[in-house]
Amino acid sequence: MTTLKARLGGVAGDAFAALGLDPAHGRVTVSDRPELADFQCNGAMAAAKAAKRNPREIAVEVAERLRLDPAAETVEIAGPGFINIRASRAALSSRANAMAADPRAGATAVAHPLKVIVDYAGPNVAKEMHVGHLRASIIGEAIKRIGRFLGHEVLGDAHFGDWGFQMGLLIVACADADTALAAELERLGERPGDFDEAAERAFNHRLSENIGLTDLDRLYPAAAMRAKSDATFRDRARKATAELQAGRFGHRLVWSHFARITRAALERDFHALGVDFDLWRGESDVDPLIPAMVEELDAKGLLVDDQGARIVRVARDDDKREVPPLLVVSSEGSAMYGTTDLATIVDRRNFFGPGLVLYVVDQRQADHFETVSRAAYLAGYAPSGSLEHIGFGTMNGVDGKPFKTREGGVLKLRDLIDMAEGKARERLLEADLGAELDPEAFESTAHAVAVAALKFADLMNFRGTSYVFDLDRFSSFEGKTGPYLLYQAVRMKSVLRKAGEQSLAPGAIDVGAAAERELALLLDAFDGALHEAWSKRAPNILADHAFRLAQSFARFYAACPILAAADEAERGSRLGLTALVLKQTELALDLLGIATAERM
RNA sequence: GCACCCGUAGCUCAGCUGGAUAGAGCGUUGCCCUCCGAAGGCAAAGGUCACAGGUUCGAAUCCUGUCGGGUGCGCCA
Repeated sequence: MTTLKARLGGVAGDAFAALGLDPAHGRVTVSDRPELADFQCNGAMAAAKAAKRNPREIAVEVAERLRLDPAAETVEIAGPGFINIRASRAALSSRANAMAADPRAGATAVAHPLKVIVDYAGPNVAKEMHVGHLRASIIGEAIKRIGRFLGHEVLGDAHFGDWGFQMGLLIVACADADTALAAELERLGERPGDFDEAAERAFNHRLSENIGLTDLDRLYPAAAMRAKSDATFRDRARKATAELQAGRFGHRLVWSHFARITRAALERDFHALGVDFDLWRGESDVDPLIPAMVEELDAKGLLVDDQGARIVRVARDDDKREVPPLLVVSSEGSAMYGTTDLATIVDRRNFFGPGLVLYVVDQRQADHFETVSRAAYLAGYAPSGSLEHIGFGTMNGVDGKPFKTREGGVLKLRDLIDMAEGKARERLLEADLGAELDPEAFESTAHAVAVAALKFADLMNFRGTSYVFDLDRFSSFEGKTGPYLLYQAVRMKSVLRKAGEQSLAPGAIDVGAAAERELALLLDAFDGALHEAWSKRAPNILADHAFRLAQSFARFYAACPILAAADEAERGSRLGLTALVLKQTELALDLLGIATAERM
């Protein structure tokens, strides 16, 4: 199955090749002058420039070839050498019918699937997720789904932050808050490798009884704050961290309790947002790989002593800026942020061997990823160019500064979702939907609307730029919003449901009316949008397609009676078109991680 | 100081592998419900694409510089 655009582009490319010119000039695009044409090819001008020939003459030759394709109804040359193509009714209809019969709604798969890891969200033990995690989750999830749908073998990894100084801090904080626990911790630590199972069970039981998520949420921020000013406390936390990493038994038990309860809660929250990971590889999983990795780096001559630390220099002579070295071992002898990241690359090579790793992380960490990637390439841990940092901008408040709560603190993700759901309920009640839906359906619709509002608002903008968070605007049913898309999908479902009730079946699609043509052309562009969204790692391209499709459907809906069509063939055609639009809309939304509702 | 990103309609943003008249949404103004969900559709007004040069038949797009905003720059992650 090939798109009309690709088919015409192929013909034009052959024509250029036949003239001894680069077939790439044959690229056909959707016309930006719809009143003149459906598609256009601008390659004649560029080819003429390269070959020092007359663009108009080249265009004439190419147009001649295009006219032989029955998919082209008219082919005209305008201006210096624009080739304008109008598609034939038969070609549009046959393409629409092919898409209607295709479970992929007209989307092709990639020719060469890659093994891909998408590393996103990066939640941490005991640190509540905040708005910053939202963008990473939303964008990462969309990229993962798009890549997978295109045929790549994709694993989404939460890259769980379950290791390091924060864990020591938390252990000390818990011990301080519970002296009995502290004593147990001491006792279990004295006999590493020689404990009794009863003691372990009792200890774990004590942990589950006494330390829950709310305790961690309370203890961690306080401990982090205290460590900044209280040197003694900080040293104790450092020591606890070292003991944990050395494998001290009690510390391990406390730590795995932290990790377990945090992860369970996180998975629940993520799932509610339509975000699900294939892997929860933690930093702790790769920690054991570090000593051998350090040795190997040393053996390869990459490790250099510098100011008491051991580093890998990654700067190159042609660098325009100073690229900092990778700090592998700190002057205190501990592993750093970059060390763990490098070990993670080793780990991934060992168990999966990805040809591509996408790090969906805040743009501000660009330098860090550049350093780590270079070190990995130097060490031969990853194929050159296979590590990509997919940076994104910040979510700002209406004042243009990073989003904060009224009190000036960082907004928790949970609170943000609650706000969005509250707003969605408000909007649904305004439309008198509270009475129509039973309470359960009402809640689930409110949730779907809230998630659609948040996700679409994020994904409609290019990831690299920051955007202003304005819940009122995002939650509106009017304009370029998630709820608008849901509304259009609901209207499609409603028509199809009514048709079903009257036993009216979709039939062969015949693209006749202007609004139908517009829809058919847009449906054809889905494949292109999808592949471009993937290659640029830019879900906004797909989001834009989904919006334009919904908009185009709304025009069609207003202009063309469906159930009240002129005759049975026309009604069947329009029902078929509606079903196809719904299929592609729901698919596109699903790839963006947005679920539709049945009624709203 | 150096580097990176950004500056497009009143507002929020697309467009940036150079192409014809720069798009969308909101807001403003005016139309359209005896027809499938008007939470909709149609139309109008609104732009020196920050500024100045350059390359090109052609620049919002590429290059250089200036101004303005954001971010980063080894022992936190």
